Amino acid sequence: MTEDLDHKPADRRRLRVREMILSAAERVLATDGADGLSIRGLAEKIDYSPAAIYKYFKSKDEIIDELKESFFAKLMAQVHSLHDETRPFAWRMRNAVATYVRIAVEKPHHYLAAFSGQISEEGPNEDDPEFGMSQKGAAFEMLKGLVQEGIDSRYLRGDLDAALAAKSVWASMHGLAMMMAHVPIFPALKPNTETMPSGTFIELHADLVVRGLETLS
Amino acid sequence: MTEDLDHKPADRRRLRVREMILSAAERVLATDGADGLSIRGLAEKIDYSPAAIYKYFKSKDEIIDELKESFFAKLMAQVHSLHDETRPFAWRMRNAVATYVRIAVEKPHHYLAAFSGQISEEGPNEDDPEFGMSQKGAAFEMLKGLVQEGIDSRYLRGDLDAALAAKSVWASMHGLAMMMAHVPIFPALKPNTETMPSGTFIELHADLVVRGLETLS
DNA sequence: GAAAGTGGTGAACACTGTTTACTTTTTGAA
DNA sequence: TTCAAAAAGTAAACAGTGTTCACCACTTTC
Repeated sequence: MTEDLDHKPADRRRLRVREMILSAAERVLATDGADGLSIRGLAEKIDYSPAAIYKYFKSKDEIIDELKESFFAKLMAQVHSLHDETRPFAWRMRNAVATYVRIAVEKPHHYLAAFSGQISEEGPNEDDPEFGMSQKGAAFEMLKGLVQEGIDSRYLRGDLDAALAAKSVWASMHGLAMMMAHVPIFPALKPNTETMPSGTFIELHADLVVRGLETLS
Repeated sequence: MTEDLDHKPADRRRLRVREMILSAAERVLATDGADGLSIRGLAEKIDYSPAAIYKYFKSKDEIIDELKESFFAKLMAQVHSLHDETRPFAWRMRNAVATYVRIAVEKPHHYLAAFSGQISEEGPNEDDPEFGMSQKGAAFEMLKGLVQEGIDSRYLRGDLDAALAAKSVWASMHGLAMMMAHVPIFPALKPNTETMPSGTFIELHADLVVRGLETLS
């Protein structure tokens, strides 16, 4: 029942233009950020009229949402690909945290956009069904699993609730990623400027975060 | 030489209108966020023409900057006012973290705006002089002092660098504040809806953050 | 080949922040 | 008190923005 509807040439053309729009938007987002992304500018880059874009996307937000999700999917995939089962738990945990932050900081505009949505106004709705389906939801589940594993192996404190601890860890990772993106005293880790201090600082932070969960020895 | 230039009636009027603009902007920011704040809307609320605002502020950003700074000053003051010297260090540290997050979450739009500036593009400029003068800079210095005190009293690990550890702690606080503001699974702590879970979660997080810095017992 | 649907467009709508030219009011001094 | 200069306030315009609408052309479908 999984119909890949790119068989007929019309569909293939449509998909190609759609991808054209997205890749143009991707480039703008990477350099100028979400604020610098305009429908008119986008239209000019792909040599179409502004109105044409709306035949492929309902709104500008829908374009950005797609970029956000795909960025977060890649972020997740990279964190997961660097997951090395042969290493001890503490290393894997620190590595997951550090990798998350490092990738986020490598594409600050993407990461910023991924968390620059609407403020969560809705009441006290724990487990939002929409959240569960998103890439962010998947990332959280992965982190929760890692924490649970640490608890089970008695490396992490046994009285911790995996979900709550995972939220705390995620918050700490997220905070560093955001800070490094736009608070000046947090050294910016640029693609070419991988200076020691910023790299080691990420690892220091990861170490402190994990340390907070460890069993007292 | 400190001239309070509100002696002459002209200056007093000017200051009053300025305050009028700011307080109107403050109300909009609190409810609709920085994006909902428009010069035209502001002008209508104070019954002036849009252009009149520019006799008092160079730009919309200058208005928002003023609100951000004053919010951060209040946040700082509250954290500092709840500083109780008679309590043990661990409590003070946890309390500082939890208070910071709690106040940030009480005014999510303000907190969000305070960190929604430009991405820090400038090179590897450690200690930015402009940062030192800002409220954020002051907040960091205060936190650094607290950490240093913990190190000196041997409650925190002696091999920690106070500045780096303070950055790490700040990142963790910041992360939770941001998460609670706009990630749905993080329970929103509304003024009236001070449910147990969200309150205790902030404290759990604060505890984990401080725990990461403690000496191994 | 006719009908229906898709892709594309120019022009407009309703916004936004900001500037300019202009008028009115207030001020400070001769 | 008179008068010029400065300050306060404004309408209108400029240059943007996201988005929609009416219309045309082309492609698919029957």
